[in-house]
Amino acid sequence: MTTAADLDALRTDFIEKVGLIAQNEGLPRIAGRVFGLLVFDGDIVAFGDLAERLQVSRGSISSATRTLEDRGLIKRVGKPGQRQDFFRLAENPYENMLNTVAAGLDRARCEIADTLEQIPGDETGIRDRIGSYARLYDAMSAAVTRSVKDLK
Amino acid sequence: MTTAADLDALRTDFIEKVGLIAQNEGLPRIAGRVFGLLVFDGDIVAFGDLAERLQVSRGSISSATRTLEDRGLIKRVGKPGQRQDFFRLAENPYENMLNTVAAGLDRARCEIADTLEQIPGDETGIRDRIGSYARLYDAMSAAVTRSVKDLK
DNA sequence: CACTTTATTCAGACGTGACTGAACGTCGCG
DNA sequence: CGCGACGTTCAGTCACGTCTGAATAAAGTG
Repeated sequence: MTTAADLDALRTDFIEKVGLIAQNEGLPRIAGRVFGLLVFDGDIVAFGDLAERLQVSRGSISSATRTLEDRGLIKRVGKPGQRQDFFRLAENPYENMLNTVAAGLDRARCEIADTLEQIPGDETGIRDRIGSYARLYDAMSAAVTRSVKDLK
Repeated sequence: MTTAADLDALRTDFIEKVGLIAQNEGLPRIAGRVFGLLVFDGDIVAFGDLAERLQVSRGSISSATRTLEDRGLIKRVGKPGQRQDFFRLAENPYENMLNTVAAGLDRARCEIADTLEQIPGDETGIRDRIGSYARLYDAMSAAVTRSVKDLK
């Protein structure tokens, strides 16, 4: 019977995976690990416990939690009679994640549209090609926005 | 009348923008610039011209073009009687771009699904939370795949 | 067959961003 | 009021990936 040990290995593994996934998406790896830990454990976890369980400095936890908080992925909560900060998953973390992605796509879309506007009308070749490029971001942005509904 | 000069400024600007967008998406900046140049100019461009126009080393062009080629964004073509390699946009660069994105999402989806499978059935809390996380990647992957059709 | 022109590869330089740990300010409790 | 626990900030360090430039290989030309 090693189920408990196995589960713990699975947990460590999962947290590490989420760290790497986060890194792929341009987030600090530690932020991903914090998120993964909260997903797996589900509980409300104390600031200090995060540093201890993940074996990283408190400074890293401070910046990771703020990043996650800013993106609406986790929530900072106070416990009566406790001085420490506590964290739990936000109510709708994945929806907020999608919104962040959509915002990034929209930024790119705007920049391209901005250039497109300034191209003289008689430069049809250039306009066509940049227009196709712009439509890419239109499509992706729309797709991500639509996918928010699939989550519910 | 400074339209020609203006257009050139727009061009430089656009190329630089695409470089930054590419960087956001995890590609080398130079690869983005090469892509941007080909979008704007439209022509078939020689290997050596890329290095010269973008003011970067030939080594950089070599690795940037290969990356873009691997992702199906540009195509390497030969010109009869010319020793140099030439490049032009691929037939469907944006579709291929979406497929690359979809592949990345799918990789993440698989990794999470993989963990989920191994969680014992009686750990309902953990399973629920990881399941929600998995659904995020399901939704995104599906959305991106769907958006391929919007391009046409 | 030398010679030039070309693309690739690789070691090193460089810049960027993440992480640490110490210093700091804050707050509550004794 | 002092003390300890806490979160934040910031300078320093480190690791990583990108870019360069030189060496290499291939391929055409005279």
